[in-house]
Amino acid sequence: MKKRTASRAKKTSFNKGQSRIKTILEAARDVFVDKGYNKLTMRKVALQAGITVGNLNYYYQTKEALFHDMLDQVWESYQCEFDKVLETSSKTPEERLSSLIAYLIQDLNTPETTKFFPELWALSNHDPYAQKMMEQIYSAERQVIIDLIAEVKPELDENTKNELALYFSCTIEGMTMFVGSGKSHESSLKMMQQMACESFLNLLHTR
Amino acid sequence: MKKRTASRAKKTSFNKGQSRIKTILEAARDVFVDKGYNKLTMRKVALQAGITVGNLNYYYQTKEALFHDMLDQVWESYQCEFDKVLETSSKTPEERLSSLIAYLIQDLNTPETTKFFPELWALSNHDPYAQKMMEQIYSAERQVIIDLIAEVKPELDENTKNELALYFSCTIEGMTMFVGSGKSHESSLKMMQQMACESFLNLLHTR
Amino acid sequence: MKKRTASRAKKTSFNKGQSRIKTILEAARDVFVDKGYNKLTMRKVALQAGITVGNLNYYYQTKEALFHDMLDQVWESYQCEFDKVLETSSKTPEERLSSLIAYLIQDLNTPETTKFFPELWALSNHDPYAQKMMEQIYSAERQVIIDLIAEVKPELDENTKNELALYFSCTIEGMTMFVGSGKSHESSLKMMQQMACESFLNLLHTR
Amino acid sequence: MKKRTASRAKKTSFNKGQSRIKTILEAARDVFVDKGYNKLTMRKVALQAGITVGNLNYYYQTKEALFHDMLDQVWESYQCEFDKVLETSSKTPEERLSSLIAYLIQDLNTPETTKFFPELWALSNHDPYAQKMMEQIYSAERQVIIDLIAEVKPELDENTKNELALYFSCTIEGMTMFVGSGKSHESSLKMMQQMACESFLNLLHTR
DNA sequence: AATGAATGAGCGTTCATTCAT
DNA sequence: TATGAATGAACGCTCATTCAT
Repeated sequence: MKKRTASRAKKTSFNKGQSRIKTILEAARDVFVDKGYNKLTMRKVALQAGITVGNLNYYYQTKEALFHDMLDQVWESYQCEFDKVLETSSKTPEERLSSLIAYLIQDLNTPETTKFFPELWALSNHDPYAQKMMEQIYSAERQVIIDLIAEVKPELDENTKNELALYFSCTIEGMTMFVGSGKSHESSLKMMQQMACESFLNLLHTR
Repeated sequence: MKKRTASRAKKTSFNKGQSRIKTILEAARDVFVDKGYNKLTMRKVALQAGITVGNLNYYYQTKEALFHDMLDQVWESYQCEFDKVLETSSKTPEERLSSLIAYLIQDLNTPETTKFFPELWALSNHDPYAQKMMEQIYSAERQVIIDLIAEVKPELDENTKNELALYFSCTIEGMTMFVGSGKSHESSLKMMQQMACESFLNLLHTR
Repeated sequence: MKKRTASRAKKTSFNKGQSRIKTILEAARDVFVDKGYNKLTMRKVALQAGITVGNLNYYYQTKEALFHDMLDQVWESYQCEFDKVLETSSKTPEERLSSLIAYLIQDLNTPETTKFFPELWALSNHDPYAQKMMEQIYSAERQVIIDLIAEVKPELDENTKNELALYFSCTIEGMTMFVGSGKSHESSLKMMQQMACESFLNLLHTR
Repeated sequence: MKKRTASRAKKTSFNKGQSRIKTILEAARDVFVDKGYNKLTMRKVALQAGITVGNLNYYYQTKEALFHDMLDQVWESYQCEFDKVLETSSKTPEERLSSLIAYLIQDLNTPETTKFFPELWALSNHDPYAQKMMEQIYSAERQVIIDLIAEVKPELDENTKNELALYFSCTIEGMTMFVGSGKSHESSLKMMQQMACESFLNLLHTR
């Protein structure tokens, strides 16, 4: 799979510029996760990145460009993760499905993910690009699930696999606000994971 | 259950003032849902309500007071809805659980709810009051689920009921971003509802 | 001496209105002394007077009118005080001059006076009416001093008496910021009074 | 004596920024003297300085920081003046005391001083920083007077010198509102100066 | 590449004032 | 007389963006 993100940053052929862009995008993500999109300001990003506002605007002429590039970067990192999951071919298909669920739930429990996605969901209702990124990420997530479903039950038709994957995804993502990092029911995380596994396999076997 | 929300608005016992406050809170909700908290400004609310900024500030001295009152109002309306559900005593317990699921999923598919809650989730990571409202609303939602679970399986211990209710809630709320109003998988709404019912009852009966 | 202050308040023939105006003017003075002209707002005066802003504006259409009436009231009360001082005919002229000095210095040490006059001095540089009131009050004060000087040394020409009175007034008023109520050199108040008496009598006798 | 005022302005080592800050502080002082603290607004200062509000806020993030820096600047200029007076070692001690009085009275007669100090006195009753500046300036002024008193009469105890200096200061500062620039008794300025000299020396020699 | 300086729009809020009842 | 409601201007301040160097 080719991975080329169209950078909105100032075209630069120097290493310094490239690493600066990396610094900026990380700073942007940090602020976004920490303070939310509301308080994602060019000033804060510049401060976090240790550069001046003027210089930040040299690399990213608009806040929108910066934000979209930051989303791209997150998308890329999830692409990587999902690729890794697909490549691991250990154990039985059921075990691999359980492993995926475990991975997703553990990820959703990290402070970054717990804060990042609700922010993205909210934004996707107003910003078409955020919406697009959301669809990309979840489409990729579902593809992984679909592949695993196909291994468990190859005979299911496409539509059923899609719907099962969508249902699984809803259940897991919905846990973010309740058992995510720092959330009031964080202690029920493992039980949720167990219920999800049980419930998913059951749904799968009754189709 | 006593339900009296302490209004942060200008104290007024006149009809004009009362209906203005209602208009304002509706306007605030409209802007919040339409544009997100980001763009919920006093000026936009005033415009939406058809009044001047000065007049808006006459009723709500601070944006925070207005916002919190708006959240309270939404909370109240959900309290009402949940009470109604608890009072309807038709059919079998299983049917009533299915009805609740149907209600929740239909609600999540309305344009307001689809946009309102992700905004609230995102906000709750940064604003303590939003966090409090979220916990209130979902605590009430889970209580309704718990009560219905208790009707279906009275012998379950409290902890199990709580965890089942939490799991159900995660699954349903997680649908918002995928099959909510205008979302790309809206067409799978009914199938999601069906899967949820089947899955929930199965989990219930295997405890 | 005729004392009729041209009231800028709503003309009213009812006792209720008259007493309300009194309440308002007292409230205005309290706020002025407490918070300074900077923070003398119609809202604060209304609150202090226990009425609504609307009603305050019924009595005083403009803040300026209210403020000027308040100044008039203070002016009247000083007229009264000075009249009293002139009427007391006890002791020797020197003793009476010392008494006046004592009175002025004690007055300047009251919390109200300590705060009122600097506010008036500052204002008089920008508000012609404040300037006029200042001149009236100090002209009256100097007249009292002049009269006492005339008793001590009737042979002095008018000009010399005026200048002596002006000098005395400068010295005494200048104490406000240093030995007024709550000021850092308040403890030197008596010594200042003593120096003033000694100095004034000396100047008087060497003319 | 080390004299370094901690600037609250944007840190800058460029000439442009430095001169801008100077312009801003002068503009602030002009507005303060011209219109009073009441009307010292960021907009008016920006207008007076010939820059935009945004740019003013670039240098001074808050009005308070600007105002305090402006007060510091005035304090510094008085420190300079007082130092100069202390360094001039001409004539007899009595003549130097007379010179100081002449300087102070002439200064009080300048339009800026006539308006600046009453504003500061009024403010000091409500603003702690204004109070602090007032105490600094007058403490320095009294020190100069004390030093000259000590030259004239070295045998006086500290307390007496302090009280004499305080008394002199009251007398002189009190002239501001009466013989300051544009005041109604400005024509008596010289006579006041003469009386002050005579009176002060007399008090001094009778201790 | 990077800085400091500058702009102009918009924000939440306060205020004097007006008006209908 | 008195109230609550409403207006519009101004306030201090923040922000994305631009520009000269």
